[in-house]
Amino acid sequence: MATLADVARRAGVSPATASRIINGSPKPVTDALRERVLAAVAELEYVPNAHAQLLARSNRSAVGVIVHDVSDPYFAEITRGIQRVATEHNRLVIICNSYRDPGRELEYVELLRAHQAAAIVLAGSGYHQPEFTTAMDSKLRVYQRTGGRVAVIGRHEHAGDAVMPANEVGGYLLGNELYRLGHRDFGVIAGPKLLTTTTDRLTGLRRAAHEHGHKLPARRICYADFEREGGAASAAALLDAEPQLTAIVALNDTMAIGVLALLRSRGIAVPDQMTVVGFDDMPVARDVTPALTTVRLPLADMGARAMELALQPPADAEERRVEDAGAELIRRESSGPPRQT
Amino acid sequence: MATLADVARRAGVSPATASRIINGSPKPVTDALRERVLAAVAELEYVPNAHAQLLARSNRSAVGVIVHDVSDPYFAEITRGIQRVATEHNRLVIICNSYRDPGRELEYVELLRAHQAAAIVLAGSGYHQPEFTTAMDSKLRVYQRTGGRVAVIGRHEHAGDAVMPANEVGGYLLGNELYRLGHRDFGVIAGPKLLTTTTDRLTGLRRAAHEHGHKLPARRICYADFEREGGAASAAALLDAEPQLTAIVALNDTMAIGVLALLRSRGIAVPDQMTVVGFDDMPVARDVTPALTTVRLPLADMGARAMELALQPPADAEERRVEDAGAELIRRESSGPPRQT
DNA sequence: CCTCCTCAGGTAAGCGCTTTCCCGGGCACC
DNA sequence: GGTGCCCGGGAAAGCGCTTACCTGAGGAGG
Repeated sequence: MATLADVARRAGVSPATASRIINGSPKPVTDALRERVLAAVAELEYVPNAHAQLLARSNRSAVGVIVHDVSDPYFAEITRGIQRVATEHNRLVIICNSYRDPGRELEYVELLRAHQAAAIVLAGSGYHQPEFTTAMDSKLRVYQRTGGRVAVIGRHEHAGDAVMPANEVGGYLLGNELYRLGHRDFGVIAGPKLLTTTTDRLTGLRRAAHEHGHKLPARRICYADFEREGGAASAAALLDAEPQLTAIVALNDTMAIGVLALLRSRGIAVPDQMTVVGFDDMPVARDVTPALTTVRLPLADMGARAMELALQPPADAEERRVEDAGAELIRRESSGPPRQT
Repeated sequence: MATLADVARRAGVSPATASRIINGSPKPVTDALRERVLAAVAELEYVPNAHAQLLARSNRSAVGVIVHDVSDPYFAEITRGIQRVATEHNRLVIICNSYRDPGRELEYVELLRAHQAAAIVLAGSGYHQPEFTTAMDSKLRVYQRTGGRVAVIGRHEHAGDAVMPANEVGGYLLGNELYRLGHRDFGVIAGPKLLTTTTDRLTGLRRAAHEHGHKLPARRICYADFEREGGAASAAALLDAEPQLTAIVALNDTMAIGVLALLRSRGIAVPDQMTVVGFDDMPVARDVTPALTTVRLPLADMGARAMELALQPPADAEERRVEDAGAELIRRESSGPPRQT
């Protein structure tokens, strides 16, 4: 691997001059030298060692993103927004998948700190695990104390600026819609109990129930894993235990699709015999049959805003900025009035 | 930011000793010192500067991946396989999205070289653009000459080990199936003309036609952009121009879904009046209605194998390893015999 | 009791780059 | 013709870490 010294030697100049030419430093350099150096760079196929540069300059330029899993469309969408903004600002993005493992998230914060990341965007649901939350909190604080910027998506519990997805509002919109349509008996397929996303969405649903003078009985709530098969299995369990249900709320689209598959296999027509609604408005939601009624979250936008917050200098006061992202009910074909029994 | 020197000073030892303790070097150290150093690390919230370590150790540990776009399910799946293997080998993965911009791909190779990446996995279709292919080739060769490992997915045109998706075979399987069902007049919605993936899949389709004594007339091939809307628009154009078609082949599932949407909007029943087949077997393929007949590529597996090749030492002879990945026809509900006219 | 070996620990030389500071030559001006 | 300045270019000091090599003390063996 050719080094700057090699280039300088070959061009017959000092490393200082070579460095200045290669990096376009403001210091003026004769054209003759410039050409010789650039020629040497080309001949030696020289590429500066990024680590050495980062060490010498000691300025931080990369940014880190910690998500559950980029392959998941939900995070893919968020990441797309993050990437866009980062690229605009000429920042390299380091993506870390935690696969919903809190321990791994902590490790990644450390790793990003070690790599001198200028900012960390932490996306994905928080965990109802006080010891983890505390640990994460202190790690993030340490990171900020050493000059790092933090923006979280969701995770109101942590330090740093935040973009808040409208999980509670979304749940409310969904519940409201069901009551409006006339449903009284509906089951809920929630995500993992441990995730704040799950509980936030449930809270919204409960608020809607409450406003309509109802409650969500615990026996009509199933906790699954946000995956298609989990949705299908929970729907089966729910239907067997509570035959009078007229609607099923899945707290994300992936599970809702599992629900649709199960209903199809049982020959239950949607929405005539059963209403199904999802959450997130993943792209596939409109392509399944019947197209899914769901709640849209501006995911890419949320990612972009989080990245923007993270790239801005910290708020003047020691205060954190919190931006709320909206939620929008998308009515499609999977919802309708309850069947006549 | 605390440095190793700070830790050493605080623990009252030399930086060398501190370094040895922190990195668990084989050199024996007294327990008393070890404890003092670890205490200092904790108190100062010390994290070693990864760049300085990389510089000093001058061993390469990160690996790079260049894909079109991780948010795309196709690449998400490949990336998942890559990540799994990389994580097993304790490698940090740097993901780069080229967004199908050849120039950006070249830049990323440079960037990964600058970051001392030990290996690069280049995934995603090649381009029918000789000048780009040459440029990429020479960049990759330079990278390999300086000790980097390269594995490509697709892209038989480049140096380095390769995992080849069965695009040609997949196209053949699809064509064969249509002829078997009795179709003679089918349209093809291909991807961008510039991509080798497109042409490879078309070649397979042509081979099937040829074996059955037919040809694929150019007027029945539409080139779109591999996106849903492109698929829908092309289907509309195709139907208008060639009303006698009984089947449409979309060269990826995303476009096939667009086709389904268009047919639904025109009230054309699938598969009774029109057969539709896709390519890739994305997860959504089974959840659309009718479920999509398509070709499955073992994407995650291909990613994993590419990463494994890239992490192995280079082949003994100056020879490149090429592994062929399989393709499998998945029959679902969107295909059937042609309508009776 | 002296020598030699062992071994914990320290010293210092880099890794490849940036950047401050310094040097020397040429120019303008008096 | 001398003085002072400006300006292109180089020397060298780090950036934070690793590691080969050295040192000095203690123990074993003669």
